[in-house]
Amino acid sequence: MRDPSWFCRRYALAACARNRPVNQHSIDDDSHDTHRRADTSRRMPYLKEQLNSALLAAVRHSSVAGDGAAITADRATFGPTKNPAHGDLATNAAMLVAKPLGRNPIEVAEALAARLRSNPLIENAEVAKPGFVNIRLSTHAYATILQEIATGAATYGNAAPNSVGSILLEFVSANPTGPMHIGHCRHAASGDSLCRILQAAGHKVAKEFYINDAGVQLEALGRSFRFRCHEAVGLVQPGDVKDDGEQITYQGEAISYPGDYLKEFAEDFVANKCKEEIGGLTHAQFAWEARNRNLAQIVQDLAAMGVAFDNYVSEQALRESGAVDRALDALHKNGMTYEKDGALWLKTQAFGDNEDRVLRKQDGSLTYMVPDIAYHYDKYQRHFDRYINIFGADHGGYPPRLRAGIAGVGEDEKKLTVLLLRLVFLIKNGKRVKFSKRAGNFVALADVVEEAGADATRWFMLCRSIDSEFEFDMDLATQHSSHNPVFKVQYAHARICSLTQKGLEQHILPSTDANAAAALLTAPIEREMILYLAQFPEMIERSAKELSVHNVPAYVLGLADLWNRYWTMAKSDPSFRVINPDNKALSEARMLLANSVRQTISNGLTLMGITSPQRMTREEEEES
RNA sequence: GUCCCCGUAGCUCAGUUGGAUAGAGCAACUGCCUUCUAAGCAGUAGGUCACAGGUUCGAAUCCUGUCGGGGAUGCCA
Repeated sequence: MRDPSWFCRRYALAACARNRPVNQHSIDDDSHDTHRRADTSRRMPYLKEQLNSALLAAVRHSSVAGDGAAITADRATFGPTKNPAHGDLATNAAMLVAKPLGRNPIEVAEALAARLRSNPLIENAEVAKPGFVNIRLSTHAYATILQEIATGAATYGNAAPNSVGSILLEFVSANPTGPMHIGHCRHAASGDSLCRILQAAGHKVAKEFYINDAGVQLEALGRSFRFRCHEAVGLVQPGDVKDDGEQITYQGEAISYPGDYLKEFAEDFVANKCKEEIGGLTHAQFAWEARNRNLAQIVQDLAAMGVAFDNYVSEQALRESGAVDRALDALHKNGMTYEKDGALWLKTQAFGDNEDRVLRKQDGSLTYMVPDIAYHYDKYQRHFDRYINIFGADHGGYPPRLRAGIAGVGEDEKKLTVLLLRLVFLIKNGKRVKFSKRAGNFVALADVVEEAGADATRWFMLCRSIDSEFEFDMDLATQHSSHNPVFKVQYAHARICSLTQKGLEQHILPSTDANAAAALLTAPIEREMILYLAQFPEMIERSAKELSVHNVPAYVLGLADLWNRYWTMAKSDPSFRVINPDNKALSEARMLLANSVRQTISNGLTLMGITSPQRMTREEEEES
């Protein structure tokens, strides 16, 4: 039995269930400085960064642009081309600078191209119609990409650890009043993956779960659990219980949480206790017992999908520490409050709210906002550079109030970013599954994970932009033997592992000479793949910047597609086989490419918290 | 009423912060397993990017307006 105080300890470090990268720091250490550390030099810039620097230099130094080139580093970049005729990469930089300079874009492009041609990474640079500069990369550039992946291995695509800024990421924070549902599932997958992405992008991130274990909600939980325990030991008298179909009451008290899970907890709880012992317990004791059991279940469910938090912060503990009073004092001191109609108000209108909000009601009790402000005050006192919260979209009215509260206690509310995650619907047998809490037929997170598996669940939860609702298709997610994107990607990975094994047997190892290998990897599909691999770091960077998670599955699926296409080409044309006994040098070069693809797929899956299996067999088909 | 999000293939959704011929998955149709894993691949079909204006070399993307869907606007949490 778990120590009930376990969750009450603030900042208790949770056991980490799975391969969580980078984040080895302790929250309480003194290293969360607010300035950037200049240790990005520990890593060579990725190819694309080198090219973009060269482009920026060309823009700055070419005489056409002059000193005052009105262009930022962000905008002068190379992007992929859709049409192979346009080369490997293209930039629109000339068109961007031509306008403010009043110059002809073609002329500017010519000047840029001339300068870029001297770069050893660039084979050729050409100017196209409106003012594009299309470049073709040198063999050396391709070698550079392969070398970056071989050197970086599991860290390929990552920025230098802890090189950017620290972030406190709060998500899920499910109420400890019952099991988590499918909506929490999306929150858990998105938050955990966002954490991995931010870490990969060089941030120091702590994942935090806020436990709403105080106030009226907990009291309601206590009443419900008390009823179930009384029921379990036979303390319920006839006439104590009323059920009108809408609402159950026990001894005149509403039972807000009628779900079966409390019955199960109650039976377990009373097992070794006598009737008198149960009858002597207070509401608060029942509440805390139920809270601990619900929380343990939540942690267990999260663990089943591979999600663990660095900190669990208890609202109750926060209240006991006096944090709520301190927050209120700070709000008063900063003149953010006023009395009206017998209540205490917070000036939230300055932060986009329609009207000011009440902090303390006429009856003297506090609204839920106050502890939340206190909690964020507490967060800020831990001195992170940024604070990110993932809330459900139904909390859309909340961020302005929170901002007002944060500013009100004297902190910088601009450091807070709130992501509103939209709803998820479960599709089963082609139809939306409706759920209602009252009927108890809501879709439990644990059931989804059990049925679809953690990998497939996470994949689908991540593959949509957080601003859009999406339908989780259980019929598709559980298809192990058909066209299921997550298995397709894992399959590509497993295939390469199998190939690597085959290579070992025949003494074909990945080439260690990237330049020699790149010179042999000249087929269009091979070049396309290497180019695609080079986009991995920028994909991470962009995802971190936009705080989005759905680019990762899209990227990794695209890579798997490329590999599968390459693989199948060898069916009709054996010269495309990786292992070619007649040409050891080519075999080793292709093995290097194969390993680069495998590594990058694996790194991408890791960002999603999805496993990269070494083997996949079709035996599962026989189960059904 | 005000604010936010969404509207793109039959369905679910991407679209790299304004770029060249708008994509993926699923569903449909046609092919491909003697040889490194067919959970794969190739091909076909599928579109007035809700609508109307505007900004410019160039708009699915930015601005304005309209229509449609969802959410937020409690002295609830």
